[in-house]
This record gives sequence, C-alpha cells and structure tokens, in this order.
Amino acid sequence: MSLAPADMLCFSLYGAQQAMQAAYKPLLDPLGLTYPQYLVLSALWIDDGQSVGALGTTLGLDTNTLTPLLKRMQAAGLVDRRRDAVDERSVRVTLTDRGRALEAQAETVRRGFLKATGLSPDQAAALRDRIADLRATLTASTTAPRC
Amino acid sequence: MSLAPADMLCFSLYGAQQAMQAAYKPLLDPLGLTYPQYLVLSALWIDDGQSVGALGTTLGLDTNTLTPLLKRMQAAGLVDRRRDAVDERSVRVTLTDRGRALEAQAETVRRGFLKATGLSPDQAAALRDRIADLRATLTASTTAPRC
DNA sequence: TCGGACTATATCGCGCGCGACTGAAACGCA
DNA sequence: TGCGTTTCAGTCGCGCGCGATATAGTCCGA
Repeated sequence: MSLAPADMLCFSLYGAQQAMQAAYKPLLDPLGLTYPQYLVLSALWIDDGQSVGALGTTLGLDTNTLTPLLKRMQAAGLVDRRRDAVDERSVRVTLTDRGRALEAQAETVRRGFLKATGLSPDQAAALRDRIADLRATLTASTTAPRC
Repeated sequence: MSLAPADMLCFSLYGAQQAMQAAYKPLLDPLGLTYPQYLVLSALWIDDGQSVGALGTTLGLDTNTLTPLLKRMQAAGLVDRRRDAVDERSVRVTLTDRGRALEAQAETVRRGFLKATGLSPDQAAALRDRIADLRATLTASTTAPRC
C-alpha cells in the first residue's frame, strides 16, 4: 500500500536538488562559493545594492538565513552591508570589486552546469518552467489553504 | 550578460524543493515528523530491518546525516537500532509499533501533497520521471566527470 | 507631538546535508 | 594464523533553512 521513495514526486525533487548542488560544487569550489552564495551574487549582478528583504523576496529566503549568509560573504570580501541613510531600518547589500569580478566566471559555471544536465538549452528552459509552475502551485496552496 | 535566479533551471529546482517541504509541513507536523524522517519511514514500510547503509543508498544520504537522524527517530520511539548479530559492523533499523502504525496515515499525507501540486496522478508521475532523469544525469556527470 | 502599530533586520535554537576523519569488525591472502 | 585491506557506522565541524522571538526605526492617527 505504501510507495517507495523512488516512486514519489517529492523524492525526485529532493534528490535532484541535492544532485544539482553536488554538480555545482566542482564549479563553485574554485571560486570559494557555496550554492546559496552564488545565488546571492547572481541576484546582485542583475541589480546591485538591493536590501536584505529584496534579496529575500528574490531568493525565497528570510533574514534568519540571509543575515548570517551575507555576513559570511562580507567576511569573504564579496559584498558590503550598509544601513540605508534614508531608512535606517533597511540594509543595502552591494558588491565589492571582488564580488563584481566573479561575474566574469559565471558564464563558465553556467555552461558547466548545463553540460552536466545533459539537456539542450531549450529542454532546460522547458523543464525549468514546469518546475517553476510546480513551485508556484505548491507555494499558493501552502500560503492560502482555504477556498 | 548574467541570468536572474528566476531564469535558472537550478533555482527552480532549489525553490521547488523548499516549496515541497513547506507543503509537507502541515501534513507531517501533526504526526511529529520532519520530511527526511517521513522518507525513512517510507523506506522502512516497504522493507523493514534495513541496514543504515542500505537506507543511505535508497535515500541518497550518508551515515553522517543518517546516524543522528535515526537517533532522533529512535528517541521519538519510531524505530529501533540494533547491531546485526551476524555482522557486528552493520546496524539494523526496524520499525517500532508506533512507527508501523503511522503507515495508516501515509495515504492521507500522499493525497494532501498531490492535491497541493495541482497535478493529476499521471502528470505527477510524468514530471517525477523527468526530474528523476535529470537527477540521474547530474549524478552520473558528477561522479564520473572524465570521458 | 506622542504613543501604538507596522516594518526591516537581527538573533537563537534545532534539524538537516556533507566533507573529513575515527574506530571497530570482517575479509583475504601470504 | 596473522596482518594489511576493506567495509560499516559513528563523530565533528560548518553552512544552510526556518520557526520563534527581539530590537530598532518609521509611520500614522488622536
């Protein structure tokens, strides 16, 4: 009557995410980055100087995860954290020269990961959209279980 | 030149896995289980008395994760851990009555999660297979990067 | 303008994952 | 038989995620 982990949608997701991070490891280790740190940089390369909260919205993380993570990145010399002069509540996260310079390596990382997936760019985009849809549905059903 | 997290396949996976665990939370909290603990039980419901290593192969986890996890489950009265009488190196993990009894709730959990995905069983199975393929490819490319 | 509500970030505790290492038991071969 | 090798589990350290809580800054209405 029970289902084996391997037959569950949830487990495929769980395992694929771990395999994804494992695949990134050899690509990111030379840069001294963890995967979540790479995500933060990716967000800042698009839009530097975001607040902690804005980063959290982009990445789906709360400050309890982001604050220590950003402090480690600051200690590594990748970003600066400074209180906003206008609104002292918010903290602006900006790239250092070192953080900005890593963008030059990003293309190599992306190509390496795409190669590891064995997918064409179109296939990868299609699967990405399917999974993103699943995420959206799950999030919606969790945050608003009524109706 | 850079890609936003939302446009990356890896990020959709990362976010979907978090949304998946969040969707499971209201289903598993009443049972006093975390998601990895639910996976362990699922594996034991199929095949009770597995060794720690066998569980690790099934779930893609090593003993550094499993041993503390299983100890917590033992403390919660869900499983027993006993050295194999024949081979004293391996540890057999067996369900307690309490752990076995939870299988009765599993169907409710499964239905609740499927509903949260908004997918039909066929759609869920199809997506599961696609994601499992991705996982297999990623794992293969990571463990054997030569050739 | 003053006080309460709201907002943004930070802190704490705990459960994973995982790399690196340790130690004990079983195996295999000289 | 004895010793090196292999196998299995456990331990340690650290970086996430996240629920719960704290604190400081801002806003808004009486």
